[in-house]
Amino acid sequence: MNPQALPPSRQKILEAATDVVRAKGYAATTVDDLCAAARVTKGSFFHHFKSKEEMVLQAVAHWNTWTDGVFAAAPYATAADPRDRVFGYLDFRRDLLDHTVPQFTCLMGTLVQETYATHPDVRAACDRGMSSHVAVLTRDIEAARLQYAPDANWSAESVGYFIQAVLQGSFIFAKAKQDAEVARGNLAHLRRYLESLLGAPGDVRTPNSDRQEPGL
Amino acid sequence: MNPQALPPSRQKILEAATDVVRAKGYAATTVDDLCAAARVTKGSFFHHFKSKEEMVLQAVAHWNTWTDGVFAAAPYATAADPRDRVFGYLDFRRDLLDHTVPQFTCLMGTLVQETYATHPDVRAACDRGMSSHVAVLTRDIEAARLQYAPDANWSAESVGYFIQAVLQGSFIFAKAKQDAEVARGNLAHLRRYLESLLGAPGDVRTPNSDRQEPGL
DNA sequence: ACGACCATACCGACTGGTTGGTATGGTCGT
DNA sequence: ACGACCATACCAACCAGTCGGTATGGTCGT
Repeated sequence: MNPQALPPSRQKILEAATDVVRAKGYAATTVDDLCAAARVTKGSFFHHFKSKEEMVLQAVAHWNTWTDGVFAAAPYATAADPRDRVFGYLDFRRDLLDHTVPQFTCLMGTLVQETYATHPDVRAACDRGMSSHVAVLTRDIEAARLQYAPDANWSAESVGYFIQAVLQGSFIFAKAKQDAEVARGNLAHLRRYLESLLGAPGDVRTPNSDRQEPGL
Repeated sequence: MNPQALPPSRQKILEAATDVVRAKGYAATTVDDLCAAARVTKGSFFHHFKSKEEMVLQAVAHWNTWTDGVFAAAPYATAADPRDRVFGYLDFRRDLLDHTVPQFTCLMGTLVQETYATHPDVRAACDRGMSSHVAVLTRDIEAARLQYAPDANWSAESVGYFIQAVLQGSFIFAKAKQDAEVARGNLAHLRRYLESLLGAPGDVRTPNSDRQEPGL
């Protein structure tokens, strides 16, 4: 039918990998775990992927196209005002916290922690993936900055990374506490901070966006 | 001599564990890795610890007493003004970023990511450790709040967690990029935010610390 | 002072189960 | 009949943990 549809086994393996790896980590996830979760045999696994590592690299790619789609299709993405898109993104992430911990956490944040020193290709893939997500966010932040804080001494990109760091750090606490409450509190602080940089959505102009600060 | 000194092998294993686990993660670290790094034999390892997991629990405890000591002995800890202690903490963490990635990252943040779903005791130990570190920080934040932002509608504890989340998230980016620049930028944003909550160190009173915000 | 006794620390070969990966053969659409 | 896809059996390497044993030093009865 669809010529670019992945073979079903391949697809199922990649999807199972995002769930299992986020729950158990990369090293602790065995190929048999994956096969069981995807209801696929080992022969099928190694037919589609020449190694566990190659599979996880493709899982990262698969994850990125999937999340890109989710955020692109989210309601906030079509807001006319870039500042509304930035705050819409924050609210969207906040609402995601209503799901279970393994569902709202980030595959790449989990992966990179345990592979950065031992699996260079995985590390690089996570770096690229996270940075490109920041880049998407940065475009909206930059547009909002030009409109609402043109003299600001902070860069849109540094704010993009800051937002992602708060999210990643919040995931760690959500895992530690098995509860998203801390993450919600963190997103509230983050929102308050962005309001101090860009003004709250609806404000005509923004306050203290030009406080002195060494270059970011 | 010292009756409570740990046997040297035990000590060496715990210290090796903090380094090796932070670099490779828990699951990927083998007992043989640890023994090699600590220059100890396997027999010795299992003489002191009845399992790998029991060892890592003790490594977390060891880590916590060690870091508690480091922060308690840091110069900022004796500042009279609590707000100076809070900003001193931030600067101290920023300066730590001059070391290598495996040196400034957090054992518990690394551990909890990959064990939260599979090793409940490890997860709980990390939760306790991180929360108690937040509690120490929270005391200074609360004192500073009473003095500089008594009407604030944010809780000191939520700010303590926010600070830690920014740090943990920054570590993830430092690992992904093998570089601490993003982390430095994040700490600069974090400082700017805390200045908006408490006023900059030296200010007599603080500005917008009472903006409306749902309870944290 | 001295030997019997014992606790602690340490050693490294070994084991049984697990793991990533392979070999080989079957099925099914075209 | 051919290749993409999938299944089963299998393997060698590796892993956490075990076990029998040595070294050292302290205690205590005599």
